Amino acid sequence: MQGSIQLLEPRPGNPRRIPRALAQSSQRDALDLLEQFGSTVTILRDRQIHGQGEPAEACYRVLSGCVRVVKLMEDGRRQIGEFLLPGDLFGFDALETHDSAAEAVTETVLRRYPRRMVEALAESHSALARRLRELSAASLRTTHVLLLLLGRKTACERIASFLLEMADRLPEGHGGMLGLPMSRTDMADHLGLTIETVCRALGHLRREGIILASRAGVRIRDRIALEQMACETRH
Amino acid sequence: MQGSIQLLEPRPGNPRRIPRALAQSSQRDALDLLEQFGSTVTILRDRQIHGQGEPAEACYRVLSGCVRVVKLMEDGRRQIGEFLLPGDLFGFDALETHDSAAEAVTETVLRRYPRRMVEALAESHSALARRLRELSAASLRTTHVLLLLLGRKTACERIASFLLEMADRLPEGHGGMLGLPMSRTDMADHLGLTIETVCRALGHLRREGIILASRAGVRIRDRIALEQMACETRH
DNA sequence: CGAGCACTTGAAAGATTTCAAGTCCAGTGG
DNA sequence: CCACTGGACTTGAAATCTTTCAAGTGCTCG
Repeated sequence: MQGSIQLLEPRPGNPRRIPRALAQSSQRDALDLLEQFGSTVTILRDRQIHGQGEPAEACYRVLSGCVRVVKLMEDGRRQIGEFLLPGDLFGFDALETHDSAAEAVTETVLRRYPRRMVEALAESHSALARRLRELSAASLRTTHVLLLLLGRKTACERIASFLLEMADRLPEGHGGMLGLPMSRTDMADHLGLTIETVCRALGHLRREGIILASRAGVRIRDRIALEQMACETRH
Repeated sequence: MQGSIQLLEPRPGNPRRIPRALAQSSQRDALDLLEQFGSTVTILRDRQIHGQGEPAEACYRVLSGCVRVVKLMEDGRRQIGEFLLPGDLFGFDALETHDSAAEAVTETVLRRYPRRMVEALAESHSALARRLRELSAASLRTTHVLLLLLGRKTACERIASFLLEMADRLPEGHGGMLGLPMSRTDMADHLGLTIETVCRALGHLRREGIILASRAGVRIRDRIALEQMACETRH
């Protein structure tokens, strides 16, 4: 319970940061063990990485681009469980099958690790096994935050929360501009809204002077106001 | 990847059953290792087991009763992440702190395991470590099902899904009667609805002849119709 | 320059919530 | 034993929020 745990702590200067599936490490990381078994693959925009219900054959680390984790209903309704950005890991907490599909939001480069190998290494390296449990726990934690958002927040609060999350996870461009890699439709399907409601909430925040939004991206002008709007839970 | 995994497979005759935090085992289970370090505690109705943000000092198995896992917002809005029933485990996927509170819905008897001990044993017993990862993965899976429910389902679909889940997890009384341990308010806070909407949806299903509902509990009269109503995802 | 797609915006419709009464028990006390 | 009280649950009506339906607008790519 030392060492890598601190990677899960909030970064200084990024107080809101939610522990992610996991970012890159500066120190020895049990996950480095996997590196030699990894292969690099590139996925074109909107292509599937793995399907819902498919046998889980690999785990991945995002090197560049953006991935969405998607659950589909028969009638086409869609829930995006999360967006994965460079440094994020996914597929490590699969059971025999993936319970959601994963698709490239933009052209994405992944490091791919055979699950069989991950399991085998975890069997003999307890540090890796622990690391994997930490990953799942962190993932569960962010999912619980999303539950609260979907179950109890208003459209505007959802958008505000989402923008703050992205501001923490995305590198900011010139002038604090955030280039959101996903479409409004993707945002809607992540936040449990329709695309029109996403636009209107964004429009509302823009008219309030809290953000600057254009197709190119979003710039947060008043972070305090955005945080109040987001109504984040204490702790 | 053998043995305990099959515990996570659907039970025959219970095709809808979602792999739970994990039910009791008939065969050797790595979790048995913990048993000697467990202590039994009783929690009165509505008493807290642990608070949101508290250091995670123990993990638990529900022996009897019902527990709710709760996240609170400053203004009192509440999201119940899940209900835990006899056989279910919780707290095993905590990081340093619990990200939600846990409270007894009814008087509940728990088996309590010091987390320090769990971690120590996992370090030396890879089977236990793997088992813990399976627990987290199963938990993540059920949470993703809830995300889809909260993000994309209508009130009636949510209630139908919830009743089917409870029918699978709760022992049925005489005549297939389900005694729901939680209040309408708890159901509402789990399903992202208000208490009135829960009542109305229940009333709707009753008028359709799909269920029989009273304060005492619910009886499913037309499971097929309820399943159609629930609109469960494929896979 | 034109087509197509993503995004925006408006207006009407619909679902859920809010506010306001009730109803129904279970437990209490007369 | 029975009326009474409080809490949980129901139900109705109005208010609200979000969605749906319908046009636009404005890039970006041929």
